[in-house]
Amino acid sequence: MEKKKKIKPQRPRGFEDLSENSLNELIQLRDSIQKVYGLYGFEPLETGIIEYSDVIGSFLPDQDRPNEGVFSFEDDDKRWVSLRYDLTSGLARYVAENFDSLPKPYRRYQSGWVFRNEKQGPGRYRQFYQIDADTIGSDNALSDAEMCMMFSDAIQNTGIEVGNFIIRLSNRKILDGIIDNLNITGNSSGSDINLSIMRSIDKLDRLGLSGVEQLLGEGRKDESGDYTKGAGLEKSSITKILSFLESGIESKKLSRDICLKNLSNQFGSNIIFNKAIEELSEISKIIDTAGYDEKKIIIDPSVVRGLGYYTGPVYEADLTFTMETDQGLEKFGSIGGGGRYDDLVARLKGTRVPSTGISVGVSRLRSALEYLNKSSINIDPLSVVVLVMDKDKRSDYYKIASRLRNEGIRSECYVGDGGMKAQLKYADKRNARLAVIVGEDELASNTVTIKDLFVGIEVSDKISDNKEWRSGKDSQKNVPINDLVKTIKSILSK
RNA sequence: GCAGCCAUAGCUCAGUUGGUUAGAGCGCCUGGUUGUGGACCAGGAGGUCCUUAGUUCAAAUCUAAGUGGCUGUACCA
Repeated sequence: MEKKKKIKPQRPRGFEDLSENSLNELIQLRDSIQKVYGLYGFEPLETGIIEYSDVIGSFLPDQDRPNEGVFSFEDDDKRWVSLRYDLTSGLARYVAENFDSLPKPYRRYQSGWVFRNEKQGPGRYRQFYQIDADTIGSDNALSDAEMCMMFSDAIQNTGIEVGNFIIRLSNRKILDGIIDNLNITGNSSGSDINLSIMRSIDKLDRLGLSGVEQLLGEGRKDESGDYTKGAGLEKSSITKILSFLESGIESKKLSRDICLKNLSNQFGSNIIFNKAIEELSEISKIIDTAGYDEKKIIIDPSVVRGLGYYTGPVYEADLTFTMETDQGLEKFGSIGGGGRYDDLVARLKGTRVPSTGISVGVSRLRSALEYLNKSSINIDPLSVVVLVMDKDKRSDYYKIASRLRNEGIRSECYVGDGGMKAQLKYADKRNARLAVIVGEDELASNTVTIKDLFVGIEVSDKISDNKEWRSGKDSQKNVPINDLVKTIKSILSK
């Protein structure tokens, strides 16, 4: 035979195949979160996975093409379209387009795949699943407070217990105020400096205080010897920011009230800063009244979060327990977050539409639940495979399976062409509990044989002698055909 | 993007200072059993040693470039 060159079956890097178990886990996790959002009165929404690049803001006007981090192509009308990089961009488009007919505030939840053309890593893919909830068109603290509390409820509903997670609440204006107070003068424009300060601070978790100190100053060399240029701040400014971060670390043990008072005493001379404290106090008051204490929601001023469009309160949800890995104990870290974005819809609508929302990344949450052994799947495993013993009687075997299905038992009739051995092997691989065998013997005596494949697995460990193995014919029962359903039900209920 | 490490069977890996026909375990297939998966026994299939170029009498082994992977770091609207 001619040797043909095979095409190597290879999935694009950064993309993931989900098979039975992980897909069921994903669906269940999504449902448990969305159930909470629905309970709060949020309504579901689906938007397409492709949007016009300029509409969702991935188009670079000065370069005549979309941002490189976004998967994009030119449509046949020469207009650029992109795979969505988050769910918020489509929401903003939807709201701006249907503004007049929507209830205000408009509260919706949405889940789906989003795409980013970036480097992949372990647990970090170029296609990943997000679950969002947003409130569009509300300016007041209740909508922010609601996000935090709903977030907490949703995480709890996935099976993660209080104490194993924490919602950290802060406000972008805190840092804006502090940086404003530093009176930074330098070569770069103010917003550039702000950005690199924020980015440095965002890395506190990973690099620690000393790492942040280096990034705020000259720069930092990493393990591989690569060098990151710093923000180039003066020493006095760095000291102030570091002392602020230290107070943030301490604040994790404090009540929200005391934390806000401390912050106010330490830095409270700036208008922007005071506005931040005011907003947080109001949110905290609502959360207090609703009965969510510091075991669920704390104030942590070091939360910076999504450096882009956030304008006010920001939230981040962390898993607080550690996991044993090859590198020792490691934290699970952030599983989602969000915040207030008052300017996003305005870009498309013209008028200001204040909004706030949260987003949960599912893959980390999934591995966390797996680690906690909470990922039990509520979907029934396959129960029965009806073997095809006589190929001319396929329709009769199919009828048996269909009878069992009518009783609510997950059952299938073998649809392949293999012999009995192959069929049992198939049933085994499918993790089926039972095989139903109706061959010549059974037909003659008007019976069925029901084989419990799980019992066979248990028994197999103890047998090493071939004769015993064959003589055993273990784990199967021969019952009258009329008792088929009854017998199967009683085995499955054990 | 930048930097470091790595690439041998489906998977995990071994492979001597460069030297015949490249190995192991697991998995897969077949038989032992015309009607029995999973234990056990026997046998079998499966490889462009990532790709290309170079050094050499000789390359899985040495060199260079490319590709892919891992780790760190940057970017992530």
